[in-house]
Amino acid sequence: MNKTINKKNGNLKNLNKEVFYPSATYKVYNELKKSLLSGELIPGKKLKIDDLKKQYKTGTNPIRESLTLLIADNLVTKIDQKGFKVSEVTQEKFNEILRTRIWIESIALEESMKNKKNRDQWEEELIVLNHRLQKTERSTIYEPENQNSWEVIHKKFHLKLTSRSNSDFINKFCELLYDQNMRYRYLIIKNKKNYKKRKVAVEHQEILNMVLKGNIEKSKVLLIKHYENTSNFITVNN
Amino acid sequence: MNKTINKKNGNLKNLNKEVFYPSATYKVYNELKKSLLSGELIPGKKLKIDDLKKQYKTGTNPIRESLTLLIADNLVTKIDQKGFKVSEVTQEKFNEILRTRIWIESIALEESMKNKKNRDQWEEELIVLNHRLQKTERSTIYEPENQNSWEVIHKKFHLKLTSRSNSDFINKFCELLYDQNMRYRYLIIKNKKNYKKRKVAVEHQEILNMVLKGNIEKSKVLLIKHYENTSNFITVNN
DNA sequence: AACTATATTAAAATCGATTTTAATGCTAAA
DNA sequence: TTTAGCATTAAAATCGATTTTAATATAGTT
Repeated sequence: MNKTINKKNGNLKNLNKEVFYPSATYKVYNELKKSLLSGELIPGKKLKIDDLKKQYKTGTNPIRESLTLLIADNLVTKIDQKGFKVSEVTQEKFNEILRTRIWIESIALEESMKNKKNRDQWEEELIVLNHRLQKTERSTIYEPENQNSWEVIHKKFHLKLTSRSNSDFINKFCELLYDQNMRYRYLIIKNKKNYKKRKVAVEHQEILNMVLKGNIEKSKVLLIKHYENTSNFITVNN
Repeated sequence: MNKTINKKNGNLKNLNKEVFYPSATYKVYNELKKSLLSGELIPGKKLKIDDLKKQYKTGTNPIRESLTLLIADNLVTKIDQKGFKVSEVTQEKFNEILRTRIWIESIALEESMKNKKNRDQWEEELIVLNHRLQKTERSTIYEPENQNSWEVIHKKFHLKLTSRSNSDFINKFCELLYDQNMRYRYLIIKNKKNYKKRKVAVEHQEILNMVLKGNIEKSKVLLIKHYENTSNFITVNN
């Protein structure tokens, strides 16, 4: 009679329309993405549909759809008729990510600074994010659901810096590259080898100061140096 | 007994391993992509799974997977639990695409020209593509399967120009933006209004000449002008 | 032993039915 | 006449079984 009991979310949605219950696909996507970015899933690992179905207690479709979404994030690779696997990592790919970030974010930062609209608000938001970042302890575990974690604030700070180019394409690209870079960081942390946690707080402060001064060229130089320093600390062993 | 007869591709794959038969997903993806880029599918149109299943004579999964792939191409938009639709177009989006192309391709062209490796081969390939382009009639229909069509050669020429930055991320991004730009072109052609086919052959020749001379700054200026001219000819009416 | 062809197994891909959710239409009360 | 609540319909999302393909193992031949 009352089928409601069997419904996935206990039909709560109808009781309270404010609350949003995501699809199975969306949930699996987010969980898999977390595992991929945190380095929990080893590069090259085969992602078998049946295994994932059991693991996430769901059907073929949500699994395949999630994996398909993750291809666009460059976290999963697919070969037609041979299935999915965790994207490989190499030292050369890491260098490519860094180089590309430098090119793209240089433009994005410059355009953000040239953009007059709501400039004051932008500056204030940057100051607040930098402040939060300074007083937050850096963790070695990845917890994207915690909005107060260093990683989440750090990402927000960086994306905010480059957010005002008036190009959603650029914004998305910056996020993709941030995540790519982050994945390598966590993979290195996991491997323990060669990784010293850098003191980046000073660098963030210096970039912010120059942005507030409105000095485009120096801001770009400092941002680029910030990324170039990274490459000295991360080395992929393949 | 012999189930072979019922198999999708008549089991030809086993008779001749050289030939590759793509999955249903891959086929639907390509057909849908063509319809989207050619402007055949109207922006905003709801993409109902059941309709597409009938149209492409296939099941739920290949359809949903294709649509998911097209999200990454920015050709399809999805709202969780409300399904898929053809991505909307606006004048502002078109301007954004152009601006972004100018930023990205300026870097990509500069890096391509700075790159010493196999430079001669690159120049020769550009010359050949430009030659083919000059002697090919420009068509108003989109036929990506025809390797000798103006559109296919034109795309190859442009992507070749920017291909040597040593960043696959940049290369993919250039292709995405090219396709986005092209979609708007075909949508305007379809609407007939406001569209005059530009004479671009001279501009391509001029860009190529400057690239062959090795003048980075002037090459960039000419490429940028090439795109800025486009914006005078295309106006989206929404 | 190496190599080819065939059989077996494992996994990807697909299908169509079922379930869940959102959109629409209808009815009754204010 | 509007509006809230319920019923109906339509569509999205999911599931699990089936089919197809690729990978692996086995047997037979040179």
